[in-house]
Amino acid sequence: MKRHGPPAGFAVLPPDLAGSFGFLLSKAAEAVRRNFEERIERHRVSARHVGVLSVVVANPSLSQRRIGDLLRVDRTTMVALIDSLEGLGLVTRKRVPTDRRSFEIEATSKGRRVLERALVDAARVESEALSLLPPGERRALCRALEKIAGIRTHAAR
Amino acid sequence: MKRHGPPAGFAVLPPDLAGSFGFLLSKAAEAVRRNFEERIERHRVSARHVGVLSVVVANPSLSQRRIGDLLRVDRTTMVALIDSLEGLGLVTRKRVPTDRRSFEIEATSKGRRVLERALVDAARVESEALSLLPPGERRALCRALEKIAGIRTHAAR
DNA sequence: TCGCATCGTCAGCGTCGCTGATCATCTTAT
DNA sequence: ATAAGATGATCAGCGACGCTGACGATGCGA
Repeated sequence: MKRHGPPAGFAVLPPDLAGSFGFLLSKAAEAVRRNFEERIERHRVSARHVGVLSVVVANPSLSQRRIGDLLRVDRTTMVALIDSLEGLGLVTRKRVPTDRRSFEIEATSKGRRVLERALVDAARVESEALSLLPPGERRALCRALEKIAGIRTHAAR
Repeated sequence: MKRHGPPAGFAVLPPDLAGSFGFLLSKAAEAVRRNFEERIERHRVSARHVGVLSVVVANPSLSQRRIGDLLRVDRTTMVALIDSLEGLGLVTRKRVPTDRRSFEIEATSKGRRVLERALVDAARVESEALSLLPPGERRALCRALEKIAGIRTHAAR
């Protein structure tokens, strides 16, 4: 009855791929994100929303542009993102008198409340994921990921 | 001009986020993928294309469904993906006499050639990224990522 | 004042995950 | 054998996202 190669449970990822750091990184990130989003679903926010809230709460009166820079989210994507956050009543756009082009994005008290709860979920998800690593190596891994995420081997234009 | 590098001004990623394993994972994965895609751009293929090629070469006569299962790509997305690979002359769809519903996806010689070259680029990108990790921890990290991602490898025993 | 950069916005393109439907085909229970 | 159910590929369509290019409004240096 064997028709198309091994059954799904005996997945035959070629070693190139199964051992591919990039592939693993991407699938692991996806898994963690899904896990997180499952837990914060009840707050009606996405992982991205939480990221913005986190930046905004920790650093009030940033413009959309700055937030996007920090999170590496495109400026045009930030528009809709802040729109939805505003629509959810989690942040507000405030006109800046000294620079009437930009807004100051501020978290509402509801926004801060949601963030607080989401961070609890985040901590749980992350500790679950990190528990799969030897305890002594967790810090080193995070440092390495920071560097990797920051590397620009080609001309930063 | 200087659009990257250290955070501009005083605004900084809050510790919640900067230390967030999920955030780091996702940004690191993105960085590695971009890096890889920059290098294989000249082959006119994407990272995804290379993933499919890798699976297909290592395991001929898989159906689209099986390939998608291995790579965690949705079945409906696989259609366009194989379409483009076929359009590039890198794989072929072959009708299966024993099951006329599905195709056997096979790499062409051109497909194998492109994969071979792409794997060289992949190795370079990955070793660059991994070089940021203590050598002794690289294996542990990859195994942990496998677990986090929920990936099964047959070589795991 | 003029020229240029910056901020937010919008339209539009391409990719991707996902739902749901369809058609052809295979399998299984009766 | 046949009907009922699964399965593979495909398509239409939705929403999210990255990104380009254009725009108006505004700030700022020469």
